[in-house]
Amino acid sequence: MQEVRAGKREQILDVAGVNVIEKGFAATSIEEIIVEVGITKSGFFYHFSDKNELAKALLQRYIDMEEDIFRDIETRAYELNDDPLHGFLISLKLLAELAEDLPNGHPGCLIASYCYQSQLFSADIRDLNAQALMAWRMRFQRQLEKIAKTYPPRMEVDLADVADMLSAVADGGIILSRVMHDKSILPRQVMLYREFIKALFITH
Amino acid sequence: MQEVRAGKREQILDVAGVNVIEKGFAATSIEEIIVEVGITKSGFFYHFSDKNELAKALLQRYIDMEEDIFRDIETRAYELNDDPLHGFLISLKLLAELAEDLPNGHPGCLIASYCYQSQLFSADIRDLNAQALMAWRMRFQRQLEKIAKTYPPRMEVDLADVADMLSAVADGGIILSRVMHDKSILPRQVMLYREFIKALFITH
DNA sequence: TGTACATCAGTGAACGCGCGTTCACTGATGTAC
DNA sequence: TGTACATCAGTGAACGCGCGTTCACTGATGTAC
Repeated sequence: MQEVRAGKREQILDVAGVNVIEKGFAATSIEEIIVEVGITKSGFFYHFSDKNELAKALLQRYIDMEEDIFRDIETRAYELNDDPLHGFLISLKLLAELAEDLPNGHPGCLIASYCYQSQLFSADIRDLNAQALMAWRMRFQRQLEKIAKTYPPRMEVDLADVADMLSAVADGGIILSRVMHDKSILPRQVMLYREFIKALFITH
Repeated sequence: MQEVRAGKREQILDVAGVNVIEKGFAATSIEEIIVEVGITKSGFFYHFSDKNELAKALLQRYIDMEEDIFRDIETRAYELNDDPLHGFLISLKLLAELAEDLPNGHPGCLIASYCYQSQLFSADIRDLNAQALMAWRMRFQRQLEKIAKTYPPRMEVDLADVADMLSAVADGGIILSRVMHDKSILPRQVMLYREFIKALFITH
């Protein structure tokens, strides 16, 4: 029963990813990863020079995956409606649906996980983490500013803050979902943020 | 230079608290705690039967402290204005100011930290965590329902979700502040949530 | 087409260190009579 | 007031286990000529 589907390196990242989200990085031992992957310890060190390299590769892959998801959602949303506001509202609906469809709720955000273990990691990993959040802010802020040109905001707010709020509500929503064992919380929080966006830009 | 200010048990919790928020529970060794406190390892085990007991005591103390803070803020706010809406808005302002005044930003939320290391802890600790979040939901929801009696909501939202959103924005805001090294993010997020509450209940 | 060498993807055994935990013991203070 | 005992808040030494890391080695596949 050989695993042919993916290279061992990718399998290591898969197994490590699940375990890091569940127990944290320090408590995820190389030993248990290699047992699950079906490889020896030396095999692990062939792929990663040390444990810190695993942490970095794990985070980089996570950031790339999230980037793909957001780009995909954005593309699909603006295909459905090219008005900046309604495109963004569709994005949020798609995001909420995505969060809902995940079998047992969103597994977790690696950035949040690393945040509470940051002193374990080298400076370049912490930088990577900060850059990822900055990229999300830019992505959302760009869309919000396009909206604001057509729909003047009905409250005095900083659009960078409004952009950050989506990251905050998502990260916070994941935590609430996980801790309270209720996978519906995350999508509901995203939809509530959507209500806020509507209230911010739409006259009624 | 004897530390007389607090009992050794309390000192252990202080030191452990800081380290757990920075590095996570698994990576916080008993060894480094006792060195900082100035005690032997056996001294540690006099106060806590094992490391899991430390985790539990740490979380219980954190929950009690947060409870004190919220009760204090609520009391002060409704003394200033006994209207439910304006009392709540003052609460949020006080909360934002509190977050702002912390020297290097809010150190972190232990509930969020434990969330991403939950498989390390016994079931009773995970329950404690879930109960704490449920208590916050109840606290905020109670206030929101009182507001809704006088100020009918201007959007169709579930007030439990609106209550949860404060926890989510706070936990998410702490993460953003920590990762991006910008302590102003958390208070700004709280103030943005406050704008949402105004938009939800006030006619303009 | 055959041979020589290089690279890839690992194996197997050993290492030293630090971790959480245990256990017998101790000096200072508190309490009963 | 003196004595006996109990409790409190630890000490000191030892334990075994599992961790991350190293190093010499290997069989299979790829490439040059």
